[in-house]
Amino acid sequence: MLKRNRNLDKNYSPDGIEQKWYAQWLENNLFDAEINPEAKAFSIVIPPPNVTGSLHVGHAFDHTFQDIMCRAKRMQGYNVLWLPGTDHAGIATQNVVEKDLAKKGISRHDLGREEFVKRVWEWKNIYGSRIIEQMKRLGNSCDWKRERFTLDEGLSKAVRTVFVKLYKKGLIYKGKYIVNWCPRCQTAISDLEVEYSEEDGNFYYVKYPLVEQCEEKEIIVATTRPETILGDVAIAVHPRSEKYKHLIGKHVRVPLGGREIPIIQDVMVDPEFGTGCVKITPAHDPNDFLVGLNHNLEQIQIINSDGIMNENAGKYKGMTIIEARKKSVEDLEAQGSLLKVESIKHSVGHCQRCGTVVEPYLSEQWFVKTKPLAERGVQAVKDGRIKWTPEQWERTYFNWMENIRDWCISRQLWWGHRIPAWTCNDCGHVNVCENDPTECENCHSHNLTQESDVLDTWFSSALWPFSTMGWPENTPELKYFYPTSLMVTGFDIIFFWVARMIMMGLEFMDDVPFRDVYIHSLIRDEHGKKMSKSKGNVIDPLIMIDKFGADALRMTLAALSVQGRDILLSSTRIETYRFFMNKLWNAARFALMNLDDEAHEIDLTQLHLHDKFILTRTEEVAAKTLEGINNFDIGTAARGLYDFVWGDLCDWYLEMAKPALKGDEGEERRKTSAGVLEHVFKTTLKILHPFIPFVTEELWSAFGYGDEFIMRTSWPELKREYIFDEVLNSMRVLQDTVRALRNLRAEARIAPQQLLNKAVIKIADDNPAGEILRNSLNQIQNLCKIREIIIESANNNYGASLSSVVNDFEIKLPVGDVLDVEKEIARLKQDLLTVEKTVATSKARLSKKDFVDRAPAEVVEKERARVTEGEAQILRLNANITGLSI
RNA sequence: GGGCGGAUAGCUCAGCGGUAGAGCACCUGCCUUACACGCAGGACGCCACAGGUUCGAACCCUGUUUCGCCCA
Repeated sequence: MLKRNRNLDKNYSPDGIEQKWYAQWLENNLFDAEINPEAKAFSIVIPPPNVTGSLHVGHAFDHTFQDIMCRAKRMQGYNVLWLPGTDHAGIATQNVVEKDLAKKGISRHDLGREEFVKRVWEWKNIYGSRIIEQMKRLGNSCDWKRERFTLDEGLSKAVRTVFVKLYKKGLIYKGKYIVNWCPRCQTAISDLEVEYSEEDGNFYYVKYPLVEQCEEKEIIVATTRPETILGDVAIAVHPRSEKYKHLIGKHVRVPLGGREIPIIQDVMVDPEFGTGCVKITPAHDPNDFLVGLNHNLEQIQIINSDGIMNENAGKYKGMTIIEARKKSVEDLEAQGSLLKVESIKHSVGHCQRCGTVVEPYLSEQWFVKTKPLAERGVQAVKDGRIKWTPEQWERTYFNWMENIRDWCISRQLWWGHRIPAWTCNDCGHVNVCENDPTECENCHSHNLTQESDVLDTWFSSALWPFSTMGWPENTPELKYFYPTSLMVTGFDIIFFWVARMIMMGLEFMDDVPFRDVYIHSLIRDEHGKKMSKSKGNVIDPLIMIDKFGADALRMTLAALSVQGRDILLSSTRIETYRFFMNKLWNAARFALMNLDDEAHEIDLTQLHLHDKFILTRTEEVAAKTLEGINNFDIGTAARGLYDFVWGDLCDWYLEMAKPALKGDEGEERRKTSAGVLEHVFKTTLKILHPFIPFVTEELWSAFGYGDEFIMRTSWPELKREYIFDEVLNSMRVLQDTVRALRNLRAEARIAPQQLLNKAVIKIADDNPAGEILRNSLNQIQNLCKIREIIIESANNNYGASLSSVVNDFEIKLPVGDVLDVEKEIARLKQDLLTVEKTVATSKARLSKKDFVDRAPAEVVEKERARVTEGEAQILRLNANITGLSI
């Protein structure tokens, strides 16, 4: 006996239901990963969201995908670990807290490092859990007991271990290099954290007078940054430049300040660009920096870390870069050194976090030597140890990895993993060690100072797949769940994160961090614009969940997901899937009203066409859903489920099952129909569950299966005995007939609920379609609201009728006086035209020898059938037209 | 400059060698005993352009136009 809930609300409302089930899943520890070497493991580590952030729709998509995978794998018997957590996000978090303090007029320097870090932790403790709560609203089946944070103790230990090992191996080094500097954040940032945009700027053509006697008096240099002239140490020309090669070795005078600098040769100069020569300012330009190193040039720093000109800038000291630029242009012009100014578009780098123009800045920083690590990373993908989906991203990955540059990992921040390096104030030795040292390993002095910089956040997230599982300890988790099965993330962090995890995983675990990488696209607004707070086009997933329910949001995101294309989301689209939840709900409500408390067996001998149809389709869609999930194609899977439920199940099967369920076809049929209905729902709810976990759990319990959670059930096995050959074709005959009849009704403007007396299907006695239709008379009558359907080959007259040809038979709807003869003739003529056209096309095709000879036999046969059928239809249509015209 | 992806119904997108599909919007009827968050019917497409391959191309190839990303 099953306890059915037959009192479902008329409309589905997710309120309360979602919270209820989530609480129960947690209470029953259903998300907990079990380490059981007997069973197969499936693991995903979540891309840790920023601890200051709140859930945006991009997360919702990323998480929905992972949750679908995890739930489906659990149902397939895997021990699943979905490991959640958050990322400390150095710059972003520090910025947020600093902004908050600024409201009270406090700077972090007022507080001092220790106090400031304490405040950030407080902030983290308040807001860090917010996003976790939001993830729960989405339905994420994460193992919350294993939640990690990049700055927690274990992960910090992993960071130190990795740093020390890489340092000892010579893969981490410290040096004075030019880096990308954000004058606002007051820290170095990596190449990846700079975003370039094309902006209007000026090309200033400046005269540099030659010191030596030459043919020409001066050399013209074009620059976008005249203020850096003060830091010029050379002019470089291409060694083979016809225009300049005679000047190599000569000197010019810097137009501001008047220093003498040499003219040097370097192949890096593009003789076609600008005036064909460039000024070299090693302290303020990354290319010039390299040229400077090659030529052993002085590095004159004229701009400070805060973007203010320093004492080397002479009278410009104290000005901002913009002020200095303006003033230097004025001065150049005044002294006649400025030849001309040209407007150009050039790309300007901005800080990813705050948008400030990034300055190339010469400073002491720590770097990871990435080449050796990247080589293994490339190999792992080439070997197939890691598979990318969609595959095209492999190329992007290779391209970056093969041209990788060293990674600047030091950040001049307070929030993060402090670099484990202590400089001895006595002997200058740098001690790099896992535990805080008490004395210098070189001179045993106790006078040590720890490096003040912290590490790039991505340094710790690169370790995420193994640091979260307890590394450097050799834990059972690592043994069982590493390498993880799948990484799901957006293409925007392939370089930042995915590539770096691969490098670190291979280096420290000697194995890849994940076997599959699924790269999904970005979610944009309905007009294809990137969502941003400033544009005001952000779709807040929590508001959507409140409005439509988490299931609707999840189903929308799943169904819209297509590989390799951005997803355009709008709230009306979510509404569509909200309606779907209601449809499913009501279909279930209907089923429950028609099911007994006991489950009935399906008697295979009692099945009608529509029963076989829905059983077959159920098997098909279950297989298709599984295939979609296994191929990471949740879009096809979700759309297939939608069409199945709404179309096959609700529009056709439920309507056709009504007579039997009411008992009109006898008790045996009623029981078998109930059995079919129950089986179909049981299977459908299961295969829908990974996508829409809440409503399926609720309905599962309403059907009375609540002894076991649906999320604990196993994925339906393929039932071959429920797959019937030819049933879809037979069903199509029936559907075509029903549609044609309904169409005639509509043509005659007969109200939908009005019961018609009879319809006639004129069909040859040997036509197998006749048998199909005869067997479903009840259903056709019911679907078309017609009291009697006559199926015959005879040419009986039933009075004025609407008519229509379907495939190779004909239907007639006697309507008597209602018939508008003129209109009906016009309609039939229209049909005639259409048929004649297709017949003509097919005939033309068949008249070509090449087609008949070379196309597959079945295609040719199909074409012939089309002609035969079409011609028969033409005859009938003509006959009917003539009949009406009399 | 190099690479990638897109261009299909008014809108957003599926389809990716055998007679063009969905949702939304639109039009016509309907509160038919699961659902008006619904039902039934309808209209709407030289599948960006030009060549080529093929018996056959929205689909494969080449080029063009155009939009969007990434890298330098």
